[in-house]
Amino acid sequence: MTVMKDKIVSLADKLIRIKGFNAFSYKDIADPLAVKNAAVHYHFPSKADLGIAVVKEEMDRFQHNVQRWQELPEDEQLAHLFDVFRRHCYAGNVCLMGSLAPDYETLTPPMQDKINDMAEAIVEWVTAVLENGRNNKRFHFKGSAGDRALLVISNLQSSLLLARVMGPETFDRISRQLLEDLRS
Amino acid sequence: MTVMKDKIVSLADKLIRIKGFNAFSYKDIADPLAVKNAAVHYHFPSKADLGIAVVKEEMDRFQHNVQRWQELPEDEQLAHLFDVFRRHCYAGNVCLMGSLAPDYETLTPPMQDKINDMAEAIVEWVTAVLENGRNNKRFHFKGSAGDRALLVISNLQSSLLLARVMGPETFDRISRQLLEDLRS
DNA sequence: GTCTATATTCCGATAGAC
DNA sequence: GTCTATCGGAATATAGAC
Repeated sequence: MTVMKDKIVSLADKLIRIKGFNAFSYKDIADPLAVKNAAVHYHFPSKADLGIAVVKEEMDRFQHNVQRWQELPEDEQLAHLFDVFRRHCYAGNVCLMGSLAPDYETLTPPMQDKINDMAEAIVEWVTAVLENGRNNKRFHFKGSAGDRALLVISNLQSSLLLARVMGPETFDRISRQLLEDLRS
Repeated sequence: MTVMKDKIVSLADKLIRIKGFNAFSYKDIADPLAVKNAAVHYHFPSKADLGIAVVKEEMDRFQHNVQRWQELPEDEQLAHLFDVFRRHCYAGNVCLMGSLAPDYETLTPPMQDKINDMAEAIVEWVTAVLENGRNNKRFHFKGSAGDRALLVISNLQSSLLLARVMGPETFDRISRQLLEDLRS
């Protein structure tokens, strides 16, 4: 991945989180990077190509993070994930899934597939962390780890959306209560 | 509200939930109603006017519903709200907040204000229902009713987003576990 | 209230020179 | 790899006839 390609993907990531996939344009990428839109098209011929690259980079980041965390106790692993979301919140971002899911029906099938992969990866990881954490008495919750993982993920996702409308303290209130629920 | 105005608002509501506010056009409204886009502009000069009308109608529907439910036990009131979301889920819709929150930064200030009002109304109602329901021993939960309301709302919202990507059974898994948590 | 017609702007995308 | 230039299309919005 060249430097310019990486800059484009990073900026596109930011734009998707701030304005949404259908609301940003090649011009929004080209202008800040001081190039013409044709240069962006050279690296990513279609907008869907760019969208897929953004999701792919997010998944790489995620896999890299969970690998770094894998020796920690499960509650600390989950706390690290919350912290990633908290930083997004205070940067004014929503999460990639929270931005792309509403636009899902307008996206190309290859991009939809990548989003499916991302959802599956996150659910799988949170499920395993909750399952192992319960076995280690670090988490306490009722029901299956899979269902609980869906609840946790949906709260993380929506807390960023609500925070955009109601202010960032909304995120803190939700995440604090959520972690407390799992602790006892 | 004339018949045509009402048809336009209903269709716009559906389009916002399916494609998102920035992805639908006046043509998407005009064609199915067999009129020209100028006719739509006559009723709603700008797209923001139309967006505000959609949010206003949703708030009216909500206020009308909660009024119908107000004599019921609190757990049944909340179950009715879940049912509204469940029907949206199986119609392929996301909720209005879930669609508009990611686009928030691209919207006009008057439309942002209306979305703020909608968020406040829902949070206020769910908070009161949870508070009263706990007093009546129909709900059991830790923490403040306000924080718990945020968790409930965020789960309802995100479960529709996740359902779009992962299938409608995702909604059922989340809502079932959520109601069970509140019951015991 | 709805129409035709059009103004204006912007978008994604491509061709071809450098 | 980036540029200039442009194509084709679609979007929001308005003017004026009916």
